[in-house]
Amino acid sequence: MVTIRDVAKKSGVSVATVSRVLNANGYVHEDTRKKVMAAVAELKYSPNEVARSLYKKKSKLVGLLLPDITNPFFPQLARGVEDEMQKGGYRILFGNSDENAEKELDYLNTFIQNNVVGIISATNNKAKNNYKNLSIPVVFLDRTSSDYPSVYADGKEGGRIAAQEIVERGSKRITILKGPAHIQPAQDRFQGALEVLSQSNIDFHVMSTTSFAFEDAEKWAKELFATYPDTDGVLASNDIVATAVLHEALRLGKSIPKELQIIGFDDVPQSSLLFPSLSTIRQPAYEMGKEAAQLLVKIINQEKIQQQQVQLPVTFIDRNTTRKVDTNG
Amino acid sequence: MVTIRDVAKKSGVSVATVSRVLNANGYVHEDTRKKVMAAVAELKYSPNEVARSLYKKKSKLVGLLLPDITNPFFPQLARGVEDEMQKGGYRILFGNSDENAEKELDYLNTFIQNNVVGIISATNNKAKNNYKNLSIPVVFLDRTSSDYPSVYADGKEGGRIAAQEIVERGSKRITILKGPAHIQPAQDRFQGALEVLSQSNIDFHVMSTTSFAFEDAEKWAKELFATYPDTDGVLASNDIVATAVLHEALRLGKSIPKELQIIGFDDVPQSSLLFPSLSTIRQPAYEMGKEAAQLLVKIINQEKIQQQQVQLPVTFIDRNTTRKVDTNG
DNA sequence: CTTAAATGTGTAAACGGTTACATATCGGTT
DNA sequence: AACCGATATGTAACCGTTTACACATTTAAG
Repeated sequence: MVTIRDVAKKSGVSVATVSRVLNANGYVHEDTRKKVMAAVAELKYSPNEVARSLYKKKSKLVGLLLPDITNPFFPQLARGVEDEMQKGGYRILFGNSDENAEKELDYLNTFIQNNVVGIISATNNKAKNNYKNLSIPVVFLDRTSSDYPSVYADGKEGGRIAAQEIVERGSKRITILKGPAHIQPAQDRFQGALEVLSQSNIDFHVMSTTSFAFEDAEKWAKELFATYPDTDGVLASNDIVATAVLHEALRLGKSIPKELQIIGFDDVPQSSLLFPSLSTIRQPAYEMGKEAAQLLVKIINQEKIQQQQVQLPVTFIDRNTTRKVDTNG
Repeated sequence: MVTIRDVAKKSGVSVATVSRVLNANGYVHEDTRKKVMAAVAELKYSPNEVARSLYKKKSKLVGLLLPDITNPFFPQLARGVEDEMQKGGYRILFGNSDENAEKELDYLNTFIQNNVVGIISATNNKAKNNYKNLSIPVVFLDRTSSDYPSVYADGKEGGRIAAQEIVERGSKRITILKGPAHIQPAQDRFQGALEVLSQSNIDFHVMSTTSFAFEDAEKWAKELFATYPDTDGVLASNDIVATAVLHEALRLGKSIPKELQIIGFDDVPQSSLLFPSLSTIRQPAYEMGKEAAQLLVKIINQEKIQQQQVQLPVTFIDRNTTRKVDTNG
């Protein structure tokens, strides 16, 4: 391993001077700068970030904690974070929490131990006090929070839009699939839908679900049609659940969207590939990741931030599990 | 920040002794061990990995380089790697290369600068000499290599199986979609299929494609049916491309699998959710990730390894874009 | 021409751990 | 009682950087 000392020796200056040219810090004569750069090139020297990090008590690393990269909503988020962080020269220390408080804490610890400059967390459990005594900035992603910086989509509004659209398109007996109680965004969606539906004169049911795994979703889909066979509209808690409902409905020979309309949530990439393609409420996952990264970088750089909370808009994606709206009213 | 010195002071011993109890190293009296542990608990001390890493010239970090986490094949791989690494106490430094040699080199550099103990790379460009002078172990994932440890699925065999199955099920005019030339696994699949088809007396065409992006795939799908309208069997280079072909075929009103059979590659999670669900050659992505992680850990620990190359088997997943095989021969 | 400020460079002390080496005590064997 | 290995602990060097401080030289101002 070639160190700063080797460079110093080769260029005939002290390590301090080498350090100064590398960091464009303090005074250094142009001639010596050139000599040093030449030595750097010749020796293919690149500074040891670990040593740097130790002295400065700051690395160029940020921690990214996601519930599960295998859930198709998260790769987009992660990519947004990564692309943006890369620009600022930051690297990603990555972990999956499985929404498990212990795992989460474990990761948080190792993030700290590795001197990360900041953390982006998209986890949703109540173990908020895991974050209480952190000395470094955290931004929450896909998760509302009034006391921390956070970036999220307008879930409640999404729920409202979904309900409005499905009603407008003629569903009369709607079932809302309420997502897991501990996942805040799922609750927001539910509240939005509830708000609209309860103010209408439409019959509706609420079914609670406890995970976002496809295998579980298949069971609830079956249960849904067993319990409420005359449902003609489903507001699903996300696209995975919507997909399971779609499958079960097709299996039962229901005609979609004629007899049954379905609206998902997220607009995961595969939703447009389903048949019929899934109407859904789109969250701009990639942009959310980018926003979170930008916000964190600003905080790290101690820039003034106007808004600690960044709420991104949500849009209805009108595909083929909903009917075309009757423009004659 | 509480350091080892604080713990030493609180427990009335030297830092060396504290270090010894923390690492269960050398002799330490049971009574002092208890005193130290008490101080550790009271101060909530946890050692600074950066300092440790600097002295030992070894961190608990491994670098993971993927082409693009947004491609649905990779989250599974990543999760396999992460789960396995987590067990050994290793953390993941993560990057997307976009198959771009410059980005790849950039990440490799920062991995090194951060003292990672090993690297897992799933990239496919020819910039192999990026890895030539690395002083730390690398294992390649989803990529064959005779000179480096690597974990991959048997792509050639997969190509053979796909060709055999589609022929056995009665396709007579087959089009092979050959994946990007620089992606080795795609070429292996192609070679396997080619081998079987050229030994048969079946008509077939080969169409070259240059990426795995869905938007591009849609174009090739259109081109495919424009150029070879009487194709009755498609061997796609992966599930994304197969999905695009499936979509285009449905749009053209083709009956699947009656008029047209399609076989994909990878068995990405969404493939079972398509309609009709996609027959495909399954690569055990999660297991591949785990295997790669296990192999890397063994190399790090200097354990004897029997096989530098780990080839995992590939299986045909018989869904609904292929006909049922005629058991009467 | 004198002097202060600006420029240029080196020495050594941090950063927070680990460990080689030195030293001291303990327990068991002859 | 003398001796030796095992046990127990402390001191200080080291890992590769950055930077405070000291010092020397150049430049600009009066």
